[in-house]
Amino acid sequence: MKRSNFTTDIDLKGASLAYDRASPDDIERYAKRLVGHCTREYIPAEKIREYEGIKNLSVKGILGQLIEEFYFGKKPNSNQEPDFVRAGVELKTTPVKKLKKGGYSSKERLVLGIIDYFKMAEESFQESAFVKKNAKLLLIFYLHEEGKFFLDLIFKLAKLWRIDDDDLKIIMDDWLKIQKKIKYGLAHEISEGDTLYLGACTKGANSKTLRQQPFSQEEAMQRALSLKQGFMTSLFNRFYTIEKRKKLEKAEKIVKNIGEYKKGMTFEDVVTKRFEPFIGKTTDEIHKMLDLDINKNAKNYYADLARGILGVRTKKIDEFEKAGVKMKTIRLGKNGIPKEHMSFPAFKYTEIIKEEWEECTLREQLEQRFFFVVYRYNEKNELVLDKVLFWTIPMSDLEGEVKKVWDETRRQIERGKYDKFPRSKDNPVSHVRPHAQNAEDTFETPQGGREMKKCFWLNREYISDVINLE
DNA sequence: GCATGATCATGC
DNA sequence: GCATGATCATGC
Repeated sequence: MKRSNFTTDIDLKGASLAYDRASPDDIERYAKRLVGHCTREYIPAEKIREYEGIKNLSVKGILGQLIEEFYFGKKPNSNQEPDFVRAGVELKTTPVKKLKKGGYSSKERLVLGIIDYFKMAEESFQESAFVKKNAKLLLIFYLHEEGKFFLDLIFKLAKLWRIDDDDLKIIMDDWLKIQKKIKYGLAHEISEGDTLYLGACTKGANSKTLRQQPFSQEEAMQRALSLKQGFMTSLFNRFYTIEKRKKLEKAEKIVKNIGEYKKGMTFEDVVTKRFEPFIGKTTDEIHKMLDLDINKNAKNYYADLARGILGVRTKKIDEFEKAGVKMKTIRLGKNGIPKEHMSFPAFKYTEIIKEEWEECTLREQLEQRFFFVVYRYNEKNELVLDKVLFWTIPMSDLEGEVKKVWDETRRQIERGKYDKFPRSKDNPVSHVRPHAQNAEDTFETPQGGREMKKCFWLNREYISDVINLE
């Protein structure tokens, strides 16, 4: 704690930044002085006492308001204008966390404003409320540390961000895709997984707040436009590594220049098109056509092959990382049904019982967009590239069958019945099965024992329907 | 042949 | 050493 550095002095704000005259660069330069410091250093003592007196304080949003008011010296507004009206800069304070394996990731998505379904249906992208407010974002990242009082969290990076050309293309297509659903009267079917960088996340006191929409009687969940967590991670790491002159972890782009977008094509169209020449070819033929130097016996051979087709040599794919798109390779048997169910990361028994469905881990994992690369065994028992598709789980399946499985799993954990989880026959969409190194690979239970690691799986019959109906 | 239980392989 | 994606093994 840097109590010696206390500055509740007013001259910090008044003298340093006349925000009504400041340029975007002035504001950024001023913001950078926060790095290495914490909020406590800039706010009045009575404020500190006030917050320290509140138990179970909900921190969300407060940090940003305090910085805006006491560091930048302006009252927060939540109107249509950017925070710094003249400079057109919107201020955003957002957490990153340290990863166990080293490096940082964004702790959450960045929420940019509630969607007004009526207005958004009528706007053009260029003239939209979204662009007007968020064209220039001053991003202030702080390091989230478990258990630390929020006024003591340290600022790691301040950066003025304007949407880059190639990111802009995808963000604009995302925006248009969301708008299209509103125009078709489908606001209630919008899912965060529909889009790549810009997501429409649920937003409300209990995530169940409903709103009217213009072209349907059906009420839709209140949603906000947000930059996805993976995108925020990518932004932070890009800027942070530049400032620290560290090596950036490699993630190559699929679309190397913006000119690759022919008329009317989206990112997903470009990706799909890359696969077209290889559909119907055997894995051996594809391997030869591309002259790839990859190991045929490795378990990730088919994923390597797909990356080869995409023209990416790195393990990570830039656009997919930022969009949170999960690439999955699927092998179909001759009957058209996947040979295997699809696994997800193991869950912790002690944590899943504390979660709320609206923001649980499973939901987050399933709301991502998926990119399926489908191979199929032909009559000669050769594996042939069959098709590729992007997919997001329908809201109805997520809120229906998947939620049932999740609820039932939690119920059995609470009862201590670790052999009574939903089986693949019990539910058409999902089930629970082991996912461990071996029998000794366990997680602790709320009852104090240990049980083999398990995870949620999507049933192969369900995946089969998805693939064959698209 | 399939459901379920169990484990492998890779990369960080 | 572990998280994660993917696959194997067994018994009905």
